Amino acid sequence: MTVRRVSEILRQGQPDEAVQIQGWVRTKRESKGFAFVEVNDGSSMAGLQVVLHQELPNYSETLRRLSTGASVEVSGQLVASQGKGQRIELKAEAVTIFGEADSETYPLQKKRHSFEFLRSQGHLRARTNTFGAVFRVRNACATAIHQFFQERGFLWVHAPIITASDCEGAGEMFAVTSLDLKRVPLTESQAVDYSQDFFGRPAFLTVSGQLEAEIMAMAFTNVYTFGPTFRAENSNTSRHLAEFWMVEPEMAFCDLEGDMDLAEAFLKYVFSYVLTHCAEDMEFFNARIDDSVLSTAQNIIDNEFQRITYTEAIDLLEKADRTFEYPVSWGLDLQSEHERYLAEELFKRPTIVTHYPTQIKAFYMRVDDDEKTVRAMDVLAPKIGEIIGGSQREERLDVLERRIQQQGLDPAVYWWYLDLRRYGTVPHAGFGLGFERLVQFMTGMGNIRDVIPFPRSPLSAEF
RNA sequence: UCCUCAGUAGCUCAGUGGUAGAGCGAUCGACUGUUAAUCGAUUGGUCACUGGUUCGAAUCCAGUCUGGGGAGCCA
Repeated sequence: MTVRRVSEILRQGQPDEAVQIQGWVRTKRESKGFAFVEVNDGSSMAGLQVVLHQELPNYSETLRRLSTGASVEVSGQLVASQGKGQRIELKAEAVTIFGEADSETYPLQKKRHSFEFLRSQGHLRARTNTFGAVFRVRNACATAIHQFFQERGFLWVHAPIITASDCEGAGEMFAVTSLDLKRVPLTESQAVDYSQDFFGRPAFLTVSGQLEAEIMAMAFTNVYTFGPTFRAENSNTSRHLAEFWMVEPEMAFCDLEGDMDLAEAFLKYVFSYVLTHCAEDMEFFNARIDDSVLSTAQNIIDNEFQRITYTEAIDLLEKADRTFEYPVSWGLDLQSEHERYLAEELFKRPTIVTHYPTQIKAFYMRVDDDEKTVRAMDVLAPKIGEIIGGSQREERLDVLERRIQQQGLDPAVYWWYLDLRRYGTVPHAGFGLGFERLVQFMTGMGNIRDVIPFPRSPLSAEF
């Protein structure tokens, strides 16, 4: 007999069908002469209710071993459920226990656990309702992202994980080395002699695949990266990870408007996909985690994003009928409280802020004609803050060289990046999206460590 | 890195100087349809660590470690 997935049986199973399932016991409820065991195989939020009657061979022995967490294979016949709460259930005829889970020591109990505790049980937390839903939604988000770009003819680019250039200076990088840290070779001037290291030069884990994506966009027109990135910042917040996944589309022959249009269409697509493919999980988040999750998702799908310039944002913040902890003034970057005020309180929907002051943005952003601002855009999401950051890129060689020098960077390091402007340059634009922040936004989960299977953060790399 | 709160039973917490507590879980028992099952009983402790104050410290003080929330940095 073929083993069937629980989700499929719950959807399509009919009474009198003989079926076999495999999974893990979530709960067991015993009565005199029979017992109910809920078996979950991760395919859906709901498990299949298995009914064991005392006529079953080794009934009491089997029942004793079937505690929460045990792995099991059950075959039997589907029957219409007499009880409320499920359409069908499985009347067990044969039960095989692969592995018991000692109920005295199994960490997951038949009760709610705090997310803090479950983080310490990273090897088991995927077996809980919440994390099951999170990782199914995460998977659906990833699928939707690929589908969105593939439908539009974007090429998926595999950006390197190891890089030799600190390209955009986006924070601290993790060093990659094969040198013996106990006996690091030194040059005559007592600096580390990287010529003896694996790559013959300093190497790091990537902080962004954007510059590599630009290379590929200059050949394939529309591309995107989707992969892990790393930041060695000592950030201890609910929105930062040392290892996280990033999505970075890059489009040749595209300006800031086209970039914004893509970002908006992208978010609408992903939210719509997840609502239809993970309806049960999304209902769960709405009921148990954040009761605004469904309405927020619908809001994003149905309404146009608010678009304002940085200058307009400053004006609105100065007029705001409330006081901010940090000053609001043209030329200063927006603080978290400012971003949240705009997206959460004022507009109550995703808000795109554009044309930031030149001096607070990266060197590769296209300088506007008045030189005061650049063609940058941030998509601010309620509760999460900046979820997307993007820009039209500077395609003019002379301007780019000047900007690199102004920011105290060495143009020689960027020789290949400058070559792209030297040979066949085109206006182009792209953005970066923090994948975990998208999943956070989607699910309402408060801490980013709870939307990635194995979170990496300062002092934390267990599992 | 800064601010702030916390660390007591397997989990969630109460306990503000004088014999260590509750709920849940787990275990055992009862129950012929449960679904956070219900009812009864039982079980459960290096009070984060180190040092100090005191006749006496979970409680007061100092330091350290770990975690939560917020901020900065950013995605």
